[in-house]
Amino acid sequence: MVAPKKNSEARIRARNEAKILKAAVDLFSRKGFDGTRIAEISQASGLPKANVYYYFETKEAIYATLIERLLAGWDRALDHIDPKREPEDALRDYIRAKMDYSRKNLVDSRFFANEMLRGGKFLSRKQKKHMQKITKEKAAVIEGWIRAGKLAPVDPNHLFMTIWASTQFYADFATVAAVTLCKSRLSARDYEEAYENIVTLILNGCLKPATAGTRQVVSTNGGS
Amino acid sequence: MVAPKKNSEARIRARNEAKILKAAVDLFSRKGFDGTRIAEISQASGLPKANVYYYFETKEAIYATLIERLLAGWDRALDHIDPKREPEDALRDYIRAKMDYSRKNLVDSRFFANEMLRGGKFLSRKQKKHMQKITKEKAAVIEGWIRAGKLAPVDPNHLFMTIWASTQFYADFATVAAVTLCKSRLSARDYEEAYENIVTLILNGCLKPATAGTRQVVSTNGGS
DNA sequence: GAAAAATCTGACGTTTTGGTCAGGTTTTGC
DNA sequence: GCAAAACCTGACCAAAACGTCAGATTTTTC
Repeated sequence: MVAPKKNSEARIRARNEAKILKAAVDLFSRKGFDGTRIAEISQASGLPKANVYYYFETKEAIYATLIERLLAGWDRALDHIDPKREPEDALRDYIRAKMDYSRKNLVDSRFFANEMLRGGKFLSRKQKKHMQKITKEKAAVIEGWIRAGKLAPVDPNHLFMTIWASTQFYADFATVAAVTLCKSRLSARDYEEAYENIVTLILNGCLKPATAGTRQVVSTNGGS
Repeated sequence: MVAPKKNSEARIRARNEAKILKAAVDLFSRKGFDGTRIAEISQASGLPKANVYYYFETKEAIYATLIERLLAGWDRALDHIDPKREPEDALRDYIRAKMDYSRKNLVDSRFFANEMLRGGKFLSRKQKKHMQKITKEKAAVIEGWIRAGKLAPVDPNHLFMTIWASTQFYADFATVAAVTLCKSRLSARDYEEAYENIVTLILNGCLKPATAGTRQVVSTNGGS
């Protein structure tokens, strides 16, 4: 009313767009693009419908913004796959990063899943090319490790996909996971056990026994 | 017109319900429950809308029928997990069965995924209990193998989930898989390679080296 | 502190949606 | 071959959906 609170310059827009996007991603993640009504987004965001239209032209615009934002984080986790590292550590950290993302960003993970089920029609050719490029680069790193005799000769692409699949599962299919584990909801502990299981399987599955000493069940750094 | 074609007794109903369900599962699998319009189902099935309503009370009724049908097949593949078998063969066959299902029933697989993303609200308590019971039984088989020293001490539930996740991935996230493999669509060969990769990882990951002879990359029964 | 720019919003118009219904046609039972 | 049952369907409704807009309010700029 009196103090305009300096620095609130373009803040209103930022804040309201954020409100809308947050409400939207949650709805999209559960009901998909076609199943989500603008009125629902409006209600969930606390803004009147006409105001939603003030910030976004159409439902597509909201969706596209979210896709863009999501893909921006696609490669970050893959940074762990670094040729200078040892494959065991790199893979362990990568799986950890993916798993953490699944747990902390349930909604985004499901949003992505929903878009894939739709056939990824909203992914632009450019975005696909980008994913492809990043994956190819990292596949080359894996192949380097294989040539160096540090990894068993697995197909890097399928290895990645198995990692993506098994980490994402706990976010997207949380219902199945909960039923399977006889819980009403997954706890942090459940995620931890899931992580350890995946690491064990993957590392045992593709790690060449360093020299000839350690093998069999790879331990997951202490008890925790 | 003339010959009533004996045995067409209740056939009309069966045929038309099938048409509707087929169209419906395809739409639900891509657009989810809320995103699918009855008019779309009607159009895709070739039956007028009013006729769809003649066979099914509501959209929910169609959806519920599909869920029921889907769950009926849930346990069948798990038959492979048989205590009388050797874990290596059993797991191999189970993964194969799951993978085949994913490839041959893309639509059903995605329909299920969509329902899970929705939070599985349509699964009745009874259906959940059933899934739980079957899984528990099979988990006990795995534990038996572990006690017998035939498997490394993995958590059976997480083992199952990793299998489910990695096989389903190729159906639900086919777009990602295609982009990753630089193809426009997945071929039978791609599925085969995916299968081999998963088997290798899983079996290496949890199989105890039989006596002390064979180990390292488990071969997947010949070249093919 | 006033004009300009940005933000807000109730009310409205059009189209789509889930669902109904009265009355038609075809199939079946006998 | 005919009555009953099963099946089919165009036309119709009320509610909901998307999107618009003119004008009100607030914030910024100078």
